[in-house]
Amino acid sequence: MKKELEKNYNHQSVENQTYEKWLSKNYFHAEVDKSKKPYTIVIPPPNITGQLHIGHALNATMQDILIRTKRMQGYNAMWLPGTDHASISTEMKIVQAMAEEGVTKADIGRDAFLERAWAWREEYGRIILKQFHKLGCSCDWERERFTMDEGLSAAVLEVFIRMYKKGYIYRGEKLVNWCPNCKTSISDAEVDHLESQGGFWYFKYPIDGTDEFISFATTRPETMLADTAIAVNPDDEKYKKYIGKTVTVPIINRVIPIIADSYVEQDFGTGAVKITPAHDPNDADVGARHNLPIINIMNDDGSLNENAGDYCGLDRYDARKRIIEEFTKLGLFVKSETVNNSVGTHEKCNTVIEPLVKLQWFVKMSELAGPALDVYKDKTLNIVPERFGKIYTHWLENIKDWCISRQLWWGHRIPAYYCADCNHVTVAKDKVELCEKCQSKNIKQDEDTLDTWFSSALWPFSTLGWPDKTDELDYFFPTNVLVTAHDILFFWVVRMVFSSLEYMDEVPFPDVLFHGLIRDSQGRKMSKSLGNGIDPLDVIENFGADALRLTLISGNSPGNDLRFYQERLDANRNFLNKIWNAARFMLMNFKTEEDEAADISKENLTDVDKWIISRVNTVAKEVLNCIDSYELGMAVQKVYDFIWDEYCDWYIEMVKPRLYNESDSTRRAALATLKMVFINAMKLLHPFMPFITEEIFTSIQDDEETIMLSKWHEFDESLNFKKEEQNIELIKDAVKSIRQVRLSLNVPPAKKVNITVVADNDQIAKLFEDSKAFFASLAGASDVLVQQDRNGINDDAVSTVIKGATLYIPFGELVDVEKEMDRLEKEKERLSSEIERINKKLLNEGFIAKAKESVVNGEKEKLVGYEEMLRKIEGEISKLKGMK
RNA sequence: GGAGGCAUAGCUCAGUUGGUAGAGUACCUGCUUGACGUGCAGGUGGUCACAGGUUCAAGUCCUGUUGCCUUCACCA
Repeated sequence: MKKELEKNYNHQSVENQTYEKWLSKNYFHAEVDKSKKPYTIVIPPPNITGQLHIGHALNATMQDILIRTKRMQGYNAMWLPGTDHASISTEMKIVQAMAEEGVTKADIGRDAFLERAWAWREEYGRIILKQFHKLGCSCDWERERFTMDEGLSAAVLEVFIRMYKKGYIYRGEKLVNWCPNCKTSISDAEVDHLESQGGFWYFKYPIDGTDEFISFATTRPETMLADTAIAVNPDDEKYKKYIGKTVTVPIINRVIPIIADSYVEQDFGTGAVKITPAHDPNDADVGARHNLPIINIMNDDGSLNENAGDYCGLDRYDARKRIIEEFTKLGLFVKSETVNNSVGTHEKCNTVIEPLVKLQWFVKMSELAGPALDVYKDKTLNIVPERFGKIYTHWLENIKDWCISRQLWWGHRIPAYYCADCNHVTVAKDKVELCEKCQSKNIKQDEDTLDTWFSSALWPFSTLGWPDKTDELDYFFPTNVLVTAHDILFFWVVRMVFSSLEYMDEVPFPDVLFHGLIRDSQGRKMSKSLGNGIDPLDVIENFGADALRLTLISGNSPGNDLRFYQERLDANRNFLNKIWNAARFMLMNFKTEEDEAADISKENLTDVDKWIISRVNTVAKEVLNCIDSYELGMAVQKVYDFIWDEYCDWYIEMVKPRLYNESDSTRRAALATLKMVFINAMKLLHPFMPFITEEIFTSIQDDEETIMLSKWHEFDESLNFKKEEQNIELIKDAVKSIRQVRLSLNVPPAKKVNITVVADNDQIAKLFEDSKAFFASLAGASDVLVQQDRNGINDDAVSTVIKGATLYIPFGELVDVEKEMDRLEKEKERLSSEIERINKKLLNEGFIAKAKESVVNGEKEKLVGYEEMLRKIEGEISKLKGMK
């Protein structure tokens, strides 16, 4: 034993010092070592946009639990950390910061902007990684990566070029989601559809060559300027006669056809639809079917362009107002309604998205999606909890091509070069000076960068050196599990899977573990606007990382959201206090060198010792099973209950009389057991609460310098003492039942009583004989007499019946006979109803015939026990009656 | 409209091959018992949302209903 522990556990100093020690000893680092089995996790790289939130803390804690467990089990565990450049989010932050200085991107130019971005990355990248230190994460910091590292950028180029050559990446004019605020295209997955109330305006166009009108409704009147058709359903009787005729769009006097397309629903709106192929995805499809012209009326900032005639230069919403006014003047406005509709909104800046046709780069998804679906179907990819698998398959089955070009500067620049002379596009890794077709030097690189998820899709292998064939890649890939929040299933998880299948020919991880969101005490999402966010660093400061980790993990099952509130932190902090004091208690009792040399293999163990040894052995197995099936909440619950309930409240109390008696021949057996079990309990707890367990472990163990590299307790059949477990459970029942009796008779705790145990047989008599000392102290007895008959017991003794014995307390005249009768009658009633229930079951032929044998036998055994107890209670009652 | 989740003790939640419901917290009663009052002992409290079904047996499986939530798609 190295040192005494302070009276109170000081998490601040312990946590900081311990983490420094782990770092300086390089415990987290894993080298390629073919003699050991690897266990690899790559971290979901947090964005460098700011600080970590409590959700990151949950995510990291789960990974750390897995990594630490496997490391202790002897795997070569490697957790690769890193950060993501988060192109659009980071660029927005920098632009904001610049705006405060009154500078814009255009003012300073691309190179200067990138310089600022790298400086930002340096600053915030550091802060974020430091926060992982605070949490206790055992990441291999030597392997830290960043999505715009040289190596990872090379991987991005490699993939782009390979995909381009294969025809999986193409450039095309397609309708994209355009953010007029960020002035970039964004992918479908980045669009939030927010419900809101909006106008629904009805207008009419005059039908050429008639004096009739055709009316329609729209939520975006300004797009009328880009209309190139009116569509009706081919089966719609009221419009059939108009199909083939034309109408003239007022204001711009464009003549457009009335076409028939089954896309139009007859009973929605007026049954006629304006078709605007340049600004609506459905209309674009209709337009393609009917070869309609595409007229783009919008500028990048959401204002209207020269195609909008008189409205050129107006913002989209101003134009909308003016157009409604104009139509009203012309008598072509019909009516307006208010409707609920969902509006496509950019999730990063909440600006309303404008769909518009742009020349962009896309990844063709049809060929990539198939293999990603197959690996889920054939269970090569296992998703936990299973229900997210449905979301995964549904998305892949309905996937559209992925728009990957972004009109941003911060990110991987698209390696495409355009020839001004022959228009040829050269795609190449290295900077291109000559057009590969016409050798012209009049060539320019694409200004755009790639979607940030393009690089993170490669993360599990690009971080290990791909496209080079490194030893690391060969050894650590594929990783073992991906742990992430379920909101990035589409953005990231799916894309990693198909990228890895394409380039590594295997899944990047066999398991995906999704966790839920952390909510506040009222179940609300944490958000900046509500101000209900919780800063993990504050919690660590006040309660310690261990208490935070425990709070994040306990009482939660995979994939479910979790409420986070003060009371839970308090409860878990109390647990820290509990184990700290258990450790102190233990250390206090080791007094001599001989004490410290005590070892369970050399000592003469009692039933109590074997009981707790057997229990920790079993719990170790159960905990591992839970962890391996990702039931982390259940795993930690088992350790918590074992330590608090079985080890502290029972074992320590049982063993005290032996510890305090220097001449007790089994004192050292108790010490050895106390230590062995506690050390193993600390090991089981270590993945969840790394700091306090390290501090305690190193205080107890002289020959090991850290718990994190100590050997995990694997289940050992030779420590499985089932008989002793049963024995001690029986004694515990006896103690509990005496305590109940004492309390019901208002016997003060300090008052010691004599207890006589009447055992059913020799075995039980011996058990009580052997357990006398601690049974007496737990039951508050001054003396315990064990016998197998009723000799010397007065009829007025208070009795309590357990399975296998009757316990008597000779209170004499102190006891109120009536009250005692009531107590026994109640007990009798309870037993009778139990017996009745079991009898009913056993008389049921179906039960006997169909239930498992073990279940039937269990019930039979219970019945015998209960009947025996009932007989005894009836005997006690009749004696009391005789006294009356 | 499609898909999914949740509904269990006052509150927050566990409960993985179906076999008589658990924890934390709150509340009540005792207790400074030589680790811990951030503690110990004992206790109150649940027809497991509702209605059916399968089964010898259902909180657990199936169907439907209601309420809350999430997500995808659409919304001229």
